[in-house]
Amino acid sequence: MPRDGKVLDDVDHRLLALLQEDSGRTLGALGELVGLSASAVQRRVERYRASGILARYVAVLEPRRGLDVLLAICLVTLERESGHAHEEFRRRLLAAPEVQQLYNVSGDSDYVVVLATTGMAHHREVADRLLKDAPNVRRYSTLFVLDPVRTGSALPTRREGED
Amino acid sequence: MPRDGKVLDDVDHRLLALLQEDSGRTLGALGELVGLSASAVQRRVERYRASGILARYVAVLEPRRGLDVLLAICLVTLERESGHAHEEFRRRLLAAPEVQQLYNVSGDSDYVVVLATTGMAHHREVADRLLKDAPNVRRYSTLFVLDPVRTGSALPTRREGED
DNA sequence: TCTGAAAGTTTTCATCC
DNA sequence: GGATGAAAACTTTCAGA
Repeated sequence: MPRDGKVLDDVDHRLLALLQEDSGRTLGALGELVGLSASAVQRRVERYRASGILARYVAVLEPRRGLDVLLAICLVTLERESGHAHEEFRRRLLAAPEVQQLYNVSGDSDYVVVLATTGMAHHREVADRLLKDAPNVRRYSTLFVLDPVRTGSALPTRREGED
Repeated sequence: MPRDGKVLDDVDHRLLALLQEDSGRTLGALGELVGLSASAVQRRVERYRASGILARYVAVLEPRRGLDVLLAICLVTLERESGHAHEEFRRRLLAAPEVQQLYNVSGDSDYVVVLATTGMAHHREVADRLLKDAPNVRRYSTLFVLDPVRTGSALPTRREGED
């Protein structure tokens, strides 16, 4: 029995997938897609927000359309000695808007950082400040993105084909 | 001189940043934040959509709230011989909803793949199918995400502090 | 060409069954 | 879960700078 009270049913999974794909649809349009009235959809969406699984809505920009965007993925290993290395590192990177994504990972590296900048000059400035000329960073390597084949932050709410 | 005709001014940059941060605000609220009327904001937003830099709006789910989500970052190197290796690889990975992000990168690896699954069983099934028991993949390594410190897909429209 | 405001339309919200 | 009316938001139009 789930401690949150309610479980997500098939319609919930479909609604959450639709909302993650395009939140511009009206409640009525969503209702038609899942076979419910607009009122029923509204109630469910409100439940997602109240329970916290739906955090917010955001606009997605198209990198290829006119915007100069350089994406880079950095694998970072911190110093092992310093006790507050992780804390300092996270605080510093979270303060930079160019840090699009930041993951603490298992394995040889401690963090994977995705940097989104407006070009190589911008990238170097940010990378130097955050990683090269920075405390607590033992080493890092950079993979430049040649083609962002797919981007996004959609999460699965269930295993594919499961109900 | 920009070939698209129009350049983004300071207000455009601020609006795009606000929309990427939270698109749930009303046109009037956005207007107050940038010092314009709702009509003026609406016109600008419509322009972003028409020009294609604003692709769509999406819902962002909160991984920590009740949802079982396992994120993993895979670094993939393809076989060099096969001529259509990249093509086949991209097509196969793009067909999987668990492939949250897919980047063609420079360096030792050819691709960085972010897999979002509902747990280790799900992850293994997907990773085995897409990478292990798959053609054209020479080798790959997996970094499991211990903590998604920051996620998102916000892009900079200008260098910080620039106008 | 861009702005702000008003009118008209659609969507959302709250309460009903 | 569905339906209804009220409130709010969005869209369009218009006149001024």
